[in-house]
Amino acid sequence: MTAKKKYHHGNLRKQLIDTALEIIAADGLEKVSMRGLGSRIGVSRTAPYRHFKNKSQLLSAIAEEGYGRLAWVLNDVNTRASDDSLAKLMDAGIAYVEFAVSNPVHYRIMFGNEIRESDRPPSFLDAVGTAFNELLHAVQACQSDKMIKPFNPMIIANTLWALAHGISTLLIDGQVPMENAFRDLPVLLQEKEESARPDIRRIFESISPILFTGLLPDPPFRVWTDPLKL
Amino acid sequence: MTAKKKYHHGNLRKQLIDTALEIIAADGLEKVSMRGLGSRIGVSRTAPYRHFKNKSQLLSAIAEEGYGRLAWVLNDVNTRASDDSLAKLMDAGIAYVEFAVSNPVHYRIMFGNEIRESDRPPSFLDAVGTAFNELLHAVQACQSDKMIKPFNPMIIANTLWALAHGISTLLIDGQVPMENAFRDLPVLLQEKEESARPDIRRIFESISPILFTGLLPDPPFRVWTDPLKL
DNA sequence: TGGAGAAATTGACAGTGTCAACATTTTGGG
DNA sequence: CCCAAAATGTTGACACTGTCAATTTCTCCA
Repeated sequence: MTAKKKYHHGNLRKQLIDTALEIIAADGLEKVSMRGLGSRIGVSRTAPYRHFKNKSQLLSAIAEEGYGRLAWVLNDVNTRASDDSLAKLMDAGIAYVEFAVSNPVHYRIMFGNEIRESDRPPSFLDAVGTAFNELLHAVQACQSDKMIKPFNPMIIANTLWALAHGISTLLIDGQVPMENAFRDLPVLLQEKEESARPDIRRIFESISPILFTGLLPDPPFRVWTDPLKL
Repeated sequence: MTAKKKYHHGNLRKQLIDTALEIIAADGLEKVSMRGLGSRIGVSRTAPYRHFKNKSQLLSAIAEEGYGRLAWVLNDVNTRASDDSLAKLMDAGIAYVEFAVSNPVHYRIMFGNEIRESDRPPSFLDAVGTAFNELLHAVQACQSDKMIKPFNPMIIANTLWALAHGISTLLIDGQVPMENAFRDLPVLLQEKEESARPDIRRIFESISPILFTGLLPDPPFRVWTDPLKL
C-alpha cells in the first residue's frame, strides 16, 4: 500500500508547485497563498516554508516551470518536418502567443515582477535562455535558407520576442481590446466572434506584411534620403 | 486661515490618488494599501472607502491618470514643430518606452490585471483611446506625407503599440536582460554602461531597419513566391 | 544504536481588504 | 430658515495573509 499519513510528506515540494498551478489555472494568482497551499494539501500552514524560503521563491519555481513548457512548445514547432523555415518562424510566434493566452496567469508570473531578483536561482536564467534559443534558432534557420535578410539574428529575435510579448500581454490583460483593433481590417470584418479566444493566426497575418516588407515605400517611391543611413 | 482639522477633509479623493502615486514612485505598489493611505493622510483607515468602493477602483483611477499623462507625453512629440513625420513617429515610440521606464510601477498598473473590469468607469476607455489616438495620429501623418506605405493605419498603430509595449515591459520587469541583448550588436559594443537606464533610442535604432525595410530580402533576391499573397 | 539534520507543527505578530454600525457635517427643498 | 437626507468620516470586527521562532517528529547514516 502507498504511504498513508506519514509525518514526512515525501515530495511536498513538487506537490506545492503542482497544486499552485492548479489553483492558478482555475482561480487566478490571488487565490494562491502559502497557508492555503498547505491546508489544501493537507499539511500545516507553514510547511511550505520548509521548501521555499518565501512566496517569491515559490513563484520563481513556478515561472521556471513555465519557461520549460514554453521552450517545449516552441521546440515542437521548430522540429516539425517542413522545409519552409519562414512559415515555421511565423508558427513559432503564433505558438508563443497561444501559449500565453492559454495560460494567462502562469504567463504573467513568468514575466511579471512578483519574483524578487534575489529569489531567482541560477537555473532560472537557464530556463529563460533555453526558451529564447528556440526563437533564435527559428530565425537562424530562415537566414540559412536565405528567406530573410542577414540582419543580426539576435536583434531580430529580440524584436520578434518583444512583439510577441507585447501582443500576448495586451491580449491577456485586455485593457486594450486588441483583437477588435485587428478586426477593424476589412478582411477581418466578416468574422463572427463566437469564441472568446482571439484568432491569433489572423492577427499575425494582419501584421506580417509590415514585418515582411517594412513600413517604408518600395524603392521607386522611397522618399527616404539618408539621414538615418538605412 | 486655511481649514485646519475639519471633520470633512475637502478633497480626499484627489489626495488619495496623489499620495498613492508618491508611494508608488518611491516604494512600489506593494506598499500601497487602503488603510495605509488613510493613516498617512491623517484620516481614518476606512475613510478611503467613502471614495473608492475597493482597492481595484483606486487603482483604476490611478491607471486613468497614467493614460492621461502618457497621452500628454505623446502629444508633446506630435505637436512639435518639424516636418519630418517619420522621425516624429520614431520619437513617439521612444517617448512611450521612456515613459514606461521612468514610471515602471505606474505603467504596470495601467497595463496590469489588478483592476477588475467591473471597476473601470467609462472614462477609463476614453483615456486609453486618447492615448492610442496620439499614436494613430503619428502614423497617419507619415502616411499623409507618403513616408510609409498605405497599410491600414489601425493595424500599423496596433503593431507599433504592441512592440513598444513589449519592449517596455521586458525592460521594466527585467526578467530578460533586454538592453544587453541589443548591446550585442557590434555597433553598440563600444558603449560603456554607466547609467542603469537603458539607452532606448539606441534600441530603437537597432530595430528600425527591420521595421522600415522588412525582414524579407530585397526584391531581386526575394525567394518569396506568393502563397501568403503579400 | 544513537545522534544529527531534515521535515513538519504550533503559536504568535503585524499587516491586509472589507463590511456594518455609528457619528458628524453639509446641503437642498419645503 | 430649518430640518431631513445625503455625503463623509470613524470605530470595531472578521477573516484572511506572509513570515518568524520555538518545538516536535521522523529518517538516515556513522
